Amino acid sequence: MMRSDAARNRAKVLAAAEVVLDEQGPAARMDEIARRAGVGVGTVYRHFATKEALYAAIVAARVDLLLREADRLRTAAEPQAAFFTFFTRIVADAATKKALTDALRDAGVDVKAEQTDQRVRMRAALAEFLRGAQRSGAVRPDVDLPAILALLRGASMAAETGEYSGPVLDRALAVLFDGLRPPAYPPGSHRSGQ
Amino acid sequence: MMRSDAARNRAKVLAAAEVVLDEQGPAARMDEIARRAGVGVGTVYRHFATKEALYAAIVAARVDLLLREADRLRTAAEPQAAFFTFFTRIVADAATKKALTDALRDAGVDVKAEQTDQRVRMRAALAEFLRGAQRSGAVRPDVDLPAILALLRGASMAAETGEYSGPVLDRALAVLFDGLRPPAYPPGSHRSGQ
DNA sequence: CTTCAAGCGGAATCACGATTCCGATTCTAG
DNA sequence: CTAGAATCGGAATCGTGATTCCGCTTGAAG
Repeated sequence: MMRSDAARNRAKVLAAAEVVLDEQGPAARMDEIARRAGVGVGTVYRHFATKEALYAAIVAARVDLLLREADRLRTAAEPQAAFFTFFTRIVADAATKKALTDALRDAGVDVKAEQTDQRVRMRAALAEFLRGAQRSGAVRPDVDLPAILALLRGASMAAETGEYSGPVLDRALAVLFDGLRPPAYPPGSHRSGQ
Repeated sequence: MMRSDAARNRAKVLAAAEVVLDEQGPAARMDEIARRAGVGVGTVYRHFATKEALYAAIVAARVDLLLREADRLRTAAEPQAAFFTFFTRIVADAATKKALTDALRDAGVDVKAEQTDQRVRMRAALAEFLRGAQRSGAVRPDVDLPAILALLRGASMAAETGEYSGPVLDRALAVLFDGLRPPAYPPGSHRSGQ
């Protein structure tokens, strides 16, 4: 059993790291995290072998929250709404919590055991919601998961920069969602850009 | 007048830096750039006071290319096509040339004299093309420049990661462009995501 | 063909953070 | 209350790159 003070410190470090990470992104220094936690760097390292490990722990917790939200939506929401809600939720998260995107990054490559599992589940949830939305006619049937992932990635990264005020992001997302909806009436009016 | 060999070396450094930057992003090392240019680090520093200065030079050249393209489009293309073409062009550039996005970043904050000028011009070009596209009915009248900048930023960043194959990006962009077009027939069919 | 300032190469220096170490401090079992 | 293990704190160490320095080379003016 972990010594009570050790447990307390671990929590303090985790909390401080989350705050600092949100404020300064991955470039945050370990010293700073330790200072904010009211603890020595040594203590930080006792609990997390490396900076990367610390970040991984935080990100894992966040993704877990999102996956929990996915579970909730799976049962509580109508399929045509679940997709947009989940998408929005992820982007909103990115807007607040920097570096989350790094986790979503390549929702399917890399290694790292546990995280890979989360990526798979995240991707699965998105695939499921997308399918549901398409079946219920809320999303055009011709967009595939990879395209959605690219859009989600882009939206998250843009949101993460924090350079756009909330309303702007909302409007941008609205445009994007409109693009995902099936064309209103006549089917012939498409085209790309080029 | 600069000694001929110096001019030659400057060009070699610039070329090598561009390649290395595209391959490895901003994390590329000065040593590597010097090596590829077939030159010593000292020489790199003789021409560019700092790594940042070197990158700035490259980015400036690129943005200049884009601005030139904007001039071309301003006269050669119909207003309803110019917007989409320019948008696509920028994203395509980001897909190839990493770190370009850093330049587009905040198309309006920061300092750095010359670059600020470029930012202003870039933003002006986008504003102009957007206005033209909206007048000609190619883009919904209710999207504003900030929203466009956010979308462009997101698209560029996603493209820059290089994790999405060309076709996927094309499809994602197509969705986004569809969202920018005015609703087909009945005007009442909107909604956000929430 | 000299001369010598502009340029060159690349080893040495610096700066900055992550990570390690270890004597000093707590916990908590007994 | 006391010993011993588990934790601490934070100074010292390491590694990694950017940047500086300087003796050597080379272009080109006379």
